[in-house]
Amino acid sequence: MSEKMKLVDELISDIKEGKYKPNEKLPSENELADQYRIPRMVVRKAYEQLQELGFIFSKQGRGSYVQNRKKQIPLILTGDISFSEKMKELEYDFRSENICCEKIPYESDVYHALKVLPSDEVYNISRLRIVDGCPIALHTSYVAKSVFKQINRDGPGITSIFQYYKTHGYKEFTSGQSQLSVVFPNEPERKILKCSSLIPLLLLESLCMDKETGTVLEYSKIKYRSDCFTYLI
Amino acid sequence: MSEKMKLVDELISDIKEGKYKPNEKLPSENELADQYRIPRMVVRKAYEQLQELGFIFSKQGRGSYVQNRKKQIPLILTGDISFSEKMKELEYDFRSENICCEKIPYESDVYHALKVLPSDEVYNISRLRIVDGCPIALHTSYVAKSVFKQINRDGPGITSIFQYYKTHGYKEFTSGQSQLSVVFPNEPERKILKCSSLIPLLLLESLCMDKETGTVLEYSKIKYRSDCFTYLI
DNA sequence: AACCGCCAGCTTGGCAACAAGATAGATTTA
DNA sequence: TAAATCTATCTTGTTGCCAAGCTGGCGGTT
Repeated sequence: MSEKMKLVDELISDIKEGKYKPNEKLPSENELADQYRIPRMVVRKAYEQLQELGFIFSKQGRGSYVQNRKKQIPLILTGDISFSEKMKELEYDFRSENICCEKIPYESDVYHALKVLPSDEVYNISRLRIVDGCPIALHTSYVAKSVFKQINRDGPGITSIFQYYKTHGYKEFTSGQSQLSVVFPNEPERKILKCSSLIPLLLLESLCMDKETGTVLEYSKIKYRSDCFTYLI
Repeated sequence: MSEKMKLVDELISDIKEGKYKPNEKLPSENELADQYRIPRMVVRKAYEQLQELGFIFSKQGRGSYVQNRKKQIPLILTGDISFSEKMKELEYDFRSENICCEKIPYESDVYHALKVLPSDEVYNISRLRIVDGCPIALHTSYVAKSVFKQINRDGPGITSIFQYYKTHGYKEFTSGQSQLSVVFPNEPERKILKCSSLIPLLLLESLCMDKETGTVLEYSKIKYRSDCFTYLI
């Protein structure tokens, strides 16, 4: 196993150093196996892992090629300005897509974070953030019906949720302490974010409250593709 | 490939839900293969990935077992109090180990961040952070000899670098904007942090400056094991 | 009864042979 | 000549078999 990892390490640094350029063909599995005097299976496993890490792609009968990596977008992680505003400031070709609005079954963490009763209804409003045509973040907001009475009807049309809050008379927002962790995408997330299975996602969990009244407006989870951003805090 | 990922997803959620408890034996590769009507190789690959992700461990001739996961330590990511202080506040069994102090070859990023000339000497001082006996973070400070004349002699003894700065007359510190990203450990890092290859590390890069004079005291990279922390910002 | 050694049957680990897909060049055909 | 087809050879993908390691039970010996 260690043999494979050495190879993975080496190939990654080769790619990062530009020894192999994007879309360039890598040595065939057999070539590399002969060169390093290791079984082809080891090279094969290394290549498979590099695929899952998003560094290369392989085609049966053709070979393995360097995947061109996404550019890193600097992103400010403090939560009190909206995602769209952040992106517009940075002048990226940015758009948002509403991909889901549905009532969720009872979940104690979410209900507790929102400070609502189990009898309340909570809606999941998910938007996909797309920069230069690439989906780069999945933003899920949990909103209680007791706070926004018509959320079930309005939900599907929302792309900027801060706009929505403003039209409901909330002017200034504050987010409590946010929580950061690293997760891997599950099957639907991989599909939506168009990423391979070993791309770590940076998960930011936070609340959004009305500054004046302290009402909890939403509990949100944002999953950022870690290969697309560097985060500034 | 998708077949394997489905299985990985499912097994991970089974483990997280507690369907398989820590140190419990998982079904053998053949059992699972028969059960799901898939080739053993697929199960095998899934198990291999789960090993690298730190969820299970396998022993030849015995079977595969659930690894007991580390507990998540909440950690405040703002940089102006020292790591040791943070840990002591949280009352963890914490210690630091100085593992490296050596002059680094010229590297433009580091020298530029420190605002020193190429002719200057820069030292790498690395400490391993250990909580409850588990190494959980690798803290590397880059320090210029022009700022701390005796760093080459003092370096190996440093465990709390803030203490060191204070004894040199610096009282208050400020860190500029910090940069956050996600990386995977390379071979020596895996060894030092005792983690498997697919444990993402949260990399925090920042400067430490003297508040009074603005002198750049250090440029530091901290690599946190993402399976040991949740970060608060 | 207690101990030791052997063996059958399970486990994971590794590998070599084969399958399938792509391509380029030679060969055939219109 | 130009187009179509075949073929040798390269690529990655898959499979099935055997090796290596462990365990528990059986049987013989002390």
